[in-house]
Amino acid sequence: MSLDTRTILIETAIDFARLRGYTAFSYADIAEAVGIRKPSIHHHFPSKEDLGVAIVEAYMAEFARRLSGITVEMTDPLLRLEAYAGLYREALKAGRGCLCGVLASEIAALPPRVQLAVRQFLALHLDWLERTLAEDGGFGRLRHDIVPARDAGTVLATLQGALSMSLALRQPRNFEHAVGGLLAGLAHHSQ
Amino acid sequence: MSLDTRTILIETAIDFARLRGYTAFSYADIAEAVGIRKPSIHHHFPSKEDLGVAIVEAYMAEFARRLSGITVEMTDPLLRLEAYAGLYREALKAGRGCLCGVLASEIAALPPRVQLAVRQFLALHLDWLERTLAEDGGFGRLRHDIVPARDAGTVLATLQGALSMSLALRQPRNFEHAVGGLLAGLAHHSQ
DNA sequence: GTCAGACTACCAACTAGTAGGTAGCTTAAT
DNA sequence: ATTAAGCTACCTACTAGTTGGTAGTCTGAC
Repeated sequence: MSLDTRTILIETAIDFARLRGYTAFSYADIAEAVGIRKPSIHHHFPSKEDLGVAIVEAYMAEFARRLSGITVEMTDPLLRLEAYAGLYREALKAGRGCLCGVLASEIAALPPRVQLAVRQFLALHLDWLERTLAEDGGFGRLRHDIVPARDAGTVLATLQGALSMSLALRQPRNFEHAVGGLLAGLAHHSQ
Repeated sequence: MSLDTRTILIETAIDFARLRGYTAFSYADIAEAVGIRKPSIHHHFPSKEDLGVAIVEAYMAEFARRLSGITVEMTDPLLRLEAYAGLYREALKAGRGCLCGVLASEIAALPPRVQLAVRQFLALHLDWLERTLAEDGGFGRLRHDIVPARDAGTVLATLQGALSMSLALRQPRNFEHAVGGLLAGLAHHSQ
């Protein structure tokens, strides 16, 4: 059963990290929230760096699962992008940032292996977005002058930024504005 | 002359905060970097919250000065936006984040007065952007269907996100991609 | 009887912050 | 001109609390 404890620890740590960042959460925080003693966490994650890597990998795996789900469930690239934006909207409603967005902001303060995991996570986003932007087979839903490798970066940047800004300003409307503008800019007949 | 020390402390703290965030820098870090003893910092800034507020306000004042400069020096709204993006590019080249972007990511972990200062900083950005997007008097350089209040959020989100992502991924090219896409989307005849 | 998973009881290092003191400069009163 | 009070700016030495992390023990399931 203690695989459960491990999972609960990861989920709790993810929640703290999305709210406060890596540096600002402690083993003591998690111990209290989970209802376990602090040293018991070290049994599952010897060092905080281990925990950090574990939460990024777990969050990334879940994210990859959902991205695949989007790809399978819909074929219209614009709908896919809207679904992608929906993942961020979900975070916004929960009052949490995107884990990799939050950690990216403090990348220089992260232990090396956590840094690496964050970069892989971001690369996963860019990869999926690039493929999604490139696959407009027959739909003609996206602007014709789209450059997938270029515009994937714009989509990621806008959504990460919009989530972060909206959370900080406590103005969900801001997020919708940014997303609306972004998708309108990518769609055909946007003008 | 010890106003100098105060200034040096603020500049050093800003640098640390832009690199690591608020939680991850300490009085000890600054003391060592400046060449002063830790308690002496408390002489200038009794609490870390005081220091936090001071660095945000100082950074915000400098930013406001530069935004005014842009408004005075050029009238073409597209050039103004390019100059605005240039401020972020400058940060990217220095390997530093935007102070308010970094702090926004850990907003929940910040002391109340620092939170407030960060929100004011972000509001300053949005305000300037909104006015810039609204003033297309006679130029016709921007798309006609621009909604300043909406698109200001998109510009802020994209640039903050692009800076953060590019720094984390160590790929300056990513920033240029995002900025290029953003400006192309705002300009008239973008299609 | 082994071993995973939890515990109690620690630890060194670091956190922001305090107490109390000193050197040097400025100001004002005599 | 001298003196004294008060200021700024820094110092050493310390505190209480927190950080991540360790050692060794108990317990219950296989």
